Amino acid sequence: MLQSLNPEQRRAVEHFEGPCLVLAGAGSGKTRVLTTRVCHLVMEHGVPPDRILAVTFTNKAAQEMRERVVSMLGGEPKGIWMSTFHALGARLMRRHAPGLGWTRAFTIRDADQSLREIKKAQKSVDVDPLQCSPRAVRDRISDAKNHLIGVEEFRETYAGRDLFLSRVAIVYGAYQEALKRQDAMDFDDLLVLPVRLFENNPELLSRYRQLFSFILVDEYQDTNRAQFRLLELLAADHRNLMVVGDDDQSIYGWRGADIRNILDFEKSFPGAEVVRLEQNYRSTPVILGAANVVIRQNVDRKAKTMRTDVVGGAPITLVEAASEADEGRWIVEEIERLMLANPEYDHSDFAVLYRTNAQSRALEDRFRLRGLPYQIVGGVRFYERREIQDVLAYLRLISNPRDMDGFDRVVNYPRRGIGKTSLGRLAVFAREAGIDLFEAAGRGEEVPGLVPGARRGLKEFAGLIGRYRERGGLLTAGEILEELIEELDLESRLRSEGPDGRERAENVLELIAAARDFEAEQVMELDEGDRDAFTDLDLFLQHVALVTDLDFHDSVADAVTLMTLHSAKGLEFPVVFISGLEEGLFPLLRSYEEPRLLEEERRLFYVGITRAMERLYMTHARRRRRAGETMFGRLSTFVNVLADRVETKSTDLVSGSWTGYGRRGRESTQSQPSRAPTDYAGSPDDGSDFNQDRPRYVKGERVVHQTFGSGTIAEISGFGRDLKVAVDFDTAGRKKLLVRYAGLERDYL
DNA sequence: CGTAATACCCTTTTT
DNA sequence: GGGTATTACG
Repeated sequence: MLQSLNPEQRRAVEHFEGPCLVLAGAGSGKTRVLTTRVCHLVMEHGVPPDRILAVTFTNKAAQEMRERVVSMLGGEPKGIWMSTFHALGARLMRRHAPGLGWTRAFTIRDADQSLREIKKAQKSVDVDPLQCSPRAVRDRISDAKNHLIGVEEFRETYAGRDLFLSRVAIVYGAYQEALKRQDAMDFDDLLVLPVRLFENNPELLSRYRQLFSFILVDEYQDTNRAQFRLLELLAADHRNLMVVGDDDQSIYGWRGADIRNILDFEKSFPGAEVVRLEQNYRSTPVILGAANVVIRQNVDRKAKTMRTDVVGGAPITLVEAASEADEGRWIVEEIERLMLANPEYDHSDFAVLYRTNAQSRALEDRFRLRGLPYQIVGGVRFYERREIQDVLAYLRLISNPRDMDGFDRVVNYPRRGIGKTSLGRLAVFAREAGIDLFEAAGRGEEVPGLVPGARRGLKEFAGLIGRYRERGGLLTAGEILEELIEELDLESRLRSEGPDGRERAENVLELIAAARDFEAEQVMELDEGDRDAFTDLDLFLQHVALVTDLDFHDSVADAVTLMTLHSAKGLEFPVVFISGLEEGLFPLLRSYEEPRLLEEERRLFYVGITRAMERLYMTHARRRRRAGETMFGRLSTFVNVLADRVETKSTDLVSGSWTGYGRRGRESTQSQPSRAPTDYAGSPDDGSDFNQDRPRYVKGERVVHQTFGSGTIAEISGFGRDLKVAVDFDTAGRKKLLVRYAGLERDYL
């Protein structure tokens, strides 16, 4: 088992008790270390598998770990807890939710559903969605939860101090009550509630401390406050906690991940053994050298330098394209060229990475045009599609009668003649009778003022859901879905909606197939009594809520992978293209506001570079359409430090063939930044276009307004045409302005 | 109540 | 530019 490990890896694997921090650089074989250690604990130390808890961030990582452990042990380690943080939280709550005011069959809400709930909550407490964007409110609440700040604490902290945040506090309270009332939890609750559970229940906590005698955590650099606290609680006694991570790959700060968790691990767990894995088994020295040079620019990190024994390697190519279409075309043709020249390459050996999902469209067009097989990971997720959400809303409502989000979504889908007015009347009736909407719908004939059509529609709807609910425990999720879609005649309804509808119908069929394939054991090992607590449907819905598009990525499919840099973490490809390397796009405009953000962007770049095993390409487009506008960007400053390590090419077309091959990097890359946007052929200079590379306004900057006078920029939101700033004016207070109209000028005083 | 026109958001990344 | 949410009419 230990044979093929290097001395450091071996030290990590052989670590037995006490805290241990494994600083595992990119491509250093950390998954191998984790899985081997699990096996080592079981085989060499005789630790029962069910006393081991291994946590990851993605289902895919958990699955991969499980598979590797199974193959190493030659069988399924019975009872081992191996899952994502969220699935762990869900599993704990499936056992203990009643202690906190939910039932064991609670519903899990995704971010979209949360947003709708926030909107309703804002309406109920009269917070204007135009003044407080529901999205911003949701993100703020999510942030609070990830920092374990409850409603009370939030309110006390911000009441009377900050107008926006004190309003958020009000919404937060209403939102949380609404969730509880509906027996629903959002993603963050899956982390927060287990912490609350253990904090309030020392006896239960000590039982779990014994159960989880050994805890292993993957991607530790991405843990947030709540996750840290959960680990701290569970590991406090025995301290048998091994965390594996790489501070240089911390790219989820925006989601509350706290890089300090890994940087300060030795302080949190004194006496921790520290193992550094600096041997890279993935990339050529050319690629690794570039990665090292890039990440060295960051200040806030644990210094380390990755080494490799691999020799040689193709040079890194930097490509300048005229537009995003040009960029896509060049990438597609280069892939074809490489595949011709290197028969050992398969489509699955290539990945095209980008900063934002929106960039995938232009690339996709080019791939389709040339008939090059590809798979896009991320973007509009399967389970977020409208038709899928509609059908799932039915299932949620059948599973959980209190799920009002599902109710609202499908009460009039398909059309039952129930509009806003009827729903309003129903709500009034329900409130006065002290019953919920669903029950009120069943008593439609008693609701005053309803038109006969609506009355009939409501009865019909209530009857339909009621019938399935009665049989809920007897049917599988797949059976319910099939019958339901048949009964509602959904498939042909969708098909009659035209070409889009046909695709929707196909998606619905795919959902049925997924439900039929589903086995409850995928979600969790069912304990005694669970059979009565949950239906197959309940667990299918949990599965659907926690699965992501990333989990569908097929690394062996005969197709090029297109994905965001974030999604690419943890993967590797022989050939990698990092596209869209323009100032303002990567690094993203907003990150100029704070060095911390810029460093995170650079880590993201580092993650991208280190995905590549053999060949690495970086591309940028001089002109790119973003949100309906043409933006002009110059080469990303991230590439500057690589100037003498890359070969520069240009895609400029001269009589049908590419030119510019082999131009040496230095002078051409460095001359880029000085070029003015208007140099580019065909760029209209009417002021309607934006240079995306430089923030025109920066947080904290002083500006002057015609009527409001001088002030300081407090916030920046939107971009391009919709760029908005919030300015704290010295005399006029805070104003939110559309930059386009505001006529702000810099205040030089 | 349903459809069509319109307004408005968005583009950072995800469990 | 594209998609959704809101409003305007039939």
